[in-house]
Amino acid sequence: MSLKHAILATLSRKPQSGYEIAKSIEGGIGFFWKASHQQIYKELGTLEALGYLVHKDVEQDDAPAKKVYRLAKSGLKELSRWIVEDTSSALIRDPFLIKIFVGHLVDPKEILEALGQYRQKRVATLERFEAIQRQYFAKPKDLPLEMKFQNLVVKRGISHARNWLEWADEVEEFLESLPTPPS
Amino acid sequence: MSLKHAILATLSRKPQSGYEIAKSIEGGIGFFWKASHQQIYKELGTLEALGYLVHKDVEQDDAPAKKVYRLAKSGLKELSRWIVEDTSSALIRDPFLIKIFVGHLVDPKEILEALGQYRQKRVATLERFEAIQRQYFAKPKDLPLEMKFQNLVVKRGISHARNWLEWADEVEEFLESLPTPPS
DNA sequence: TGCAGCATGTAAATAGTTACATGATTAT
DNA sequence: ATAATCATGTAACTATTTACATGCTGCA
Repeated sequence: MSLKHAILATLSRKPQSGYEIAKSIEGGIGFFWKASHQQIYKELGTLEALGYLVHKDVEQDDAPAKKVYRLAKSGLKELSRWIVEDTSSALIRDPFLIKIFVGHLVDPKEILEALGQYRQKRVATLERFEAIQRQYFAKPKDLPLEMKFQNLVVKRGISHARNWLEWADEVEEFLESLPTPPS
Repeated sequence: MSLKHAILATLSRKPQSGYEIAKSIEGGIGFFWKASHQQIYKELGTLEALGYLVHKDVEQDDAPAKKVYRLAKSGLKELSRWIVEDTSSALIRDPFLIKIFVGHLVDPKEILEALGQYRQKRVATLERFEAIQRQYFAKPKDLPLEMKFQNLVVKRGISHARNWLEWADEVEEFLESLPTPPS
């Protein structure tokens, strides 16, 4: 399980509250790791009990108090250990591909509509990543090492999204070439 | 949850036993939907209880008896209904990207090695898909409709794998350009 | 006043993994 | 003999999702 390590990795950049971790996962690295706030709060408790994290209560004027977690030494050690250990396979679960797999069972028009909706989400994701790249990674050669690594992740997100959209174009073309009634 | 529908989709092609479903998922559509045999056996029970499947005991001379499941009418109906309903997002969980995200924490050599191992798996997957395409989808225009849809899925697998490998080349180049000691 | 965003959680249910268990047949 | 492949499962545990619950601040 790597939610632990996703959280440790996020906190290795800067101390954050559970809420902030949830947001930064959702808005950034979320394309390759998803987690709900409930899951994150629970995991933060576990990680603190293991001694990987410590938290501090922070009062705020304009918002409710929050618990800001930071990486303890043993947390950084655990993260480094995990990075070099054998990597388990990526998990992909894409229901849309199951639909395409048996697409002949329904009217092509219906799949075209499903594709359209799905595509919109992907386009939005792509645009978010491109905006991040423009904003933070415009001059890749001048970046500090840490950000060069982060840039590789953003690039993966962009490339993946574009690659998917190209495939979607092909699917769309194919669906449009089919006669309307289902087989 | 779409394991249900992944199984219904697999069985819509031809009746199969749990063991065969597990194998065909592993060797084919497994890149976008993973499931263990334990999970499949349990789910087959559930789906039969729901009336979506029926099974027949089949004796064999050269192997133990098996339970061959086929799609009932209501199962096909459920599958068709699901295809046209709103599609939930793809789930990607890629621990390797977390590692790259915080790659500056360790010696580049170590990540290079992890990348090498990971790449091998992806290359193997790509080759398996390419073999499938050569064998079954060599002449896409002559294929029956059903197989044209399946071909789109195989193409997605190939494209995804190639796209990942291109990115891996870039990562490798970057890692090799770094001085050996960690920052 | 009502809604959106900030902030943290518990509880219940479902999904998925890992470990264990059994037994047949075929090839080395 | 013994390992590999075929074949089906149970049990325990872990991970994840969904529903519920609370309360604060700032803005329209």
